[in-house]
Amino acid sequence: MTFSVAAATTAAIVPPPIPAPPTRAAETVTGRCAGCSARSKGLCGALTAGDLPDLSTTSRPLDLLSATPVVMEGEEAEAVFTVMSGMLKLYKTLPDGRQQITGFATAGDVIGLAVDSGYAYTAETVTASTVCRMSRTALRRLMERHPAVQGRLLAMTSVELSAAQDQILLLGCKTAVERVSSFLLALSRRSRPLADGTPSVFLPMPKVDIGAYLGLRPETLSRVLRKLEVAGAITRLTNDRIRIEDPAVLEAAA
Amino acid sequence: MTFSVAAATTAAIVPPPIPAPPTRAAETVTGRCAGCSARSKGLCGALTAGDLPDLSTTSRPLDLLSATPVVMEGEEAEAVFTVMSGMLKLYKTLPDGRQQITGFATAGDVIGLAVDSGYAYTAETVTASTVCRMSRTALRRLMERHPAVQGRLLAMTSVELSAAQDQILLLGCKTAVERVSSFLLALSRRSRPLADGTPSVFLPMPKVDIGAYLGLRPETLSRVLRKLEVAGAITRLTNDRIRIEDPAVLEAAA
DNA sequence: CGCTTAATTGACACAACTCAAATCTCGTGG
DNA sequence: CCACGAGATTTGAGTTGTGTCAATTAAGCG
Repeated sequence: MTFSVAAATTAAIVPPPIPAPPTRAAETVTGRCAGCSARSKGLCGALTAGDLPDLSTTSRPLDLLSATPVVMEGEEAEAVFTVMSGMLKLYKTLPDGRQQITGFATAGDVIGLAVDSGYAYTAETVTASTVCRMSRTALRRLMERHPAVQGRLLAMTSVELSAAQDQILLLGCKTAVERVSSFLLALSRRSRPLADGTPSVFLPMPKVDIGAYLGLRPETLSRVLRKLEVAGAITRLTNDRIRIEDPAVLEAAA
Repeated sequence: MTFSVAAATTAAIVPPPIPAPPTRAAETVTGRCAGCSARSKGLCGALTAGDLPDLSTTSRPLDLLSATPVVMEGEEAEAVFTVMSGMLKLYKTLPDGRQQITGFATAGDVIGLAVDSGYAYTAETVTASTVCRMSRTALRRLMERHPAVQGRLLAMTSVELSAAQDQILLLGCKTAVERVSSFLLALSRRSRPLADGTPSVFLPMPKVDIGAYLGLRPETLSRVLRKLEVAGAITRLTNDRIRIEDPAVLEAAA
């Protein structure tokens, strides 16, 4: 799972997140989760309304500013996080500092699932974001009580694996133009067209991050985007929005 | 599990640790699976001896020559295969014929798990191999009857995902020398040392395949191996076996 | 509105690729 | 058991797509 649209540049408050608010009468038992924007996605989508109390009592939402680390590669994996809004980048770092972004996470994506005790990657917000924290033990308990959660986890992991293998193909075989074209096409499939119906993509992350995702330097990315623009395939609307003028050209290049 | 840099331990998020291997061979009722070399690995490792009849009746072993395709990318995914012996390469192909090997499968690895109805990659033997076929519906039934199988599947998929992300790091960031060094080290961790105790790796696949896995041309791979040999890090024993003379040099290069 | 950071552009370098030829491997048949 | 031939591997020479370095321009923010 990866990119998508997202929004706010608005700042949010980091420090002390409010614990579960006291609940009200009728709807109370379902708690905060009932109205969550990611309610039907990720892990939570595997649960029925009646199960929501299990979620509400074991998870806690967090508002995060941009550039805030959520999990750190190698650190003890004590919790998983479901993205409710915003966007995060997931990356691995080599000893000498080189970084490879393995994906971008958006609403519904789950971050921090670990094979062993340590996180496999660092996750950091690229825009102000809201994530929902659940301890690993709570997740384990949730899986035991609700087998569907395990199935959902398997489904999500399988999709991620498939995406990772696509990325391996991209990084192992494709040229710079092909990588960028593939990236823009993949994004455009997940985002809504403009008012006039032409497809467009929103790129809230800095160019250097897109480059780090595609295995390219920002300079190379910049040159490729210019080339695609000259070729009439795209138009740069703003720094963070691109209109796809001719998907066919991109398809041909990807 | 395709081999890659991280031969991680058991999943922590995921319940099922490795059950003890079957103790007695006297259970004829369990049929062919009881003596299988992959009995304790892959999916089968999630089952206890008493469950083996379920396996024996729904799976079927196949002996394959080298260069035999087992599943084809995009084809309807009707079955999964557990590798019992030998080695297979898994790869994706671009429209113009470029191929990227996403992994090599050896004993215990499961091939053909698909997110949607089509296989995500082509799998082809690189040596004569034996695989065990199980239809998708049989697998589904097995999962229903034995929840541990689903857990095992999740664990295996998670390990694969982690390996895929390591490969993304390798392809996105590393130089040719770093790629080859990482590859040799990862292999050496999984293979037994020579009689005299020095670590060595066995490379039954052609060099062009190793290159296709590392995102390198065979010529480049050849030159890198020569450089590592001159540097005293390795020795070419035969065409398909390399002795690691100095792991530290490889570590430094990886 | 000024300052800091991000993005772009240009000039150049180099790691890896391409093309081509030589050499090695290994299975096969005599 | 050895010679043969097809394919694999290695080596060489030259090319090129990206990376690197540096300077300029644009964008975001207080």
